[in-house]
Amino acid sequence: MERKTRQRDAIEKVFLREGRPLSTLEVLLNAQEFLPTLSQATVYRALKSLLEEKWLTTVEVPGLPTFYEIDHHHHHHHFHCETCSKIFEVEGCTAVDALTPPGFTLHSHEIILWGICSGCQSPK
Amino acid sequence: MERKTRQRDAIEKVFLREGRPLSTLEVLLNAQEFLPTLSQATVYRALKSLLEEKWLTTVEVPGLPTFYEIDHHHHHHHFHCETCSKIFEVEGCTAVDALTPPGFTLHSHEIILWGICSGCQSPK
DNA sequence: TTGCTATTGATAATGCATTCTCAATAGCAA
DNA sequence: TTGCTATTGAGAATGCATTATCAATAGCAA
Repeated sequence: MERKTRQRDAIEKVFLREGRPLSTLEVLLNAQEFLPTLSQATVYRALKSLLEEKWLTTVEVPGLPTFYEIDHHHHHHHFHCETCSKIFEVEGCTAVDALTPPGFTLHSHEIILWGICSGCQSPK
Repeated sequence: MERKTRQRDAIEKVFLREGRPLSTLEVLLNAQEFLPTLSQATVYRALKSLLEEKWLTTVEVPGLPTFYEIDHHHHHHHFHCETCSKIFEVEGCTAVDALTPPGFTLHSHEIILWGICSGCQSPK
């Protein structure tokens, strides 16, 4: 990324506006509100350089393609809504060290929650 | 699965012998010890019917293809060795309910640990 | 044993996320 | 403004896990 382009601006703006992890398709569709001609290839290229700059990090969720989120250096986990398929960050953590089997060395962990997000709750 | 074949016998034997979640490739390579001509297509077909019979369940780990394990109806989580790439079951669980954001409904969860398994520890 | 047909092995085909290609476009330094 | 060249858009190509195809094989009932 050596030149400032409207495409990359639009993509960064989408992450700042949405404030949650996004898939490549979500990035494309959201950014096309600003720039209707934006192509998927450009999204991939922008995501790649934003990862190299460490402005973004990846979020891997089982069974879904890679998601991307702003790298805010804060330990957290993820919630996957089964209705709208959006990924949300969740605060906090639990004592996972205790789960490590004897003789194993723990480097990192991920906790993924599945359920229904607040926006998708059926009205009572 | 209406007929008992040597192929499916070999595949079931591999799961019973290994006692951990296996990838389709691991199933193939292990079962070929019993039946060298076994093909990958047959592995997929057998896994599919063993899933339908609920003798197996799937294990989804981010960044890896689907793994399969014997369905023993016991809540547990998984450890992925960064050296040998094997998946292991880990016993126990932690209080993940507390992580659920207000207004969200929790249905299920997964905890995935990454690190080095006991077999891959470097010798001291 | 025989005969029917489910199953297999080999390979082509599919579906998908992602990357590559290349001519056209558009930052930006001069 | 002009000119150089990084970037883009569109679509083809790739890599992969998985599924489909189909002739050959092998369970198993009679």
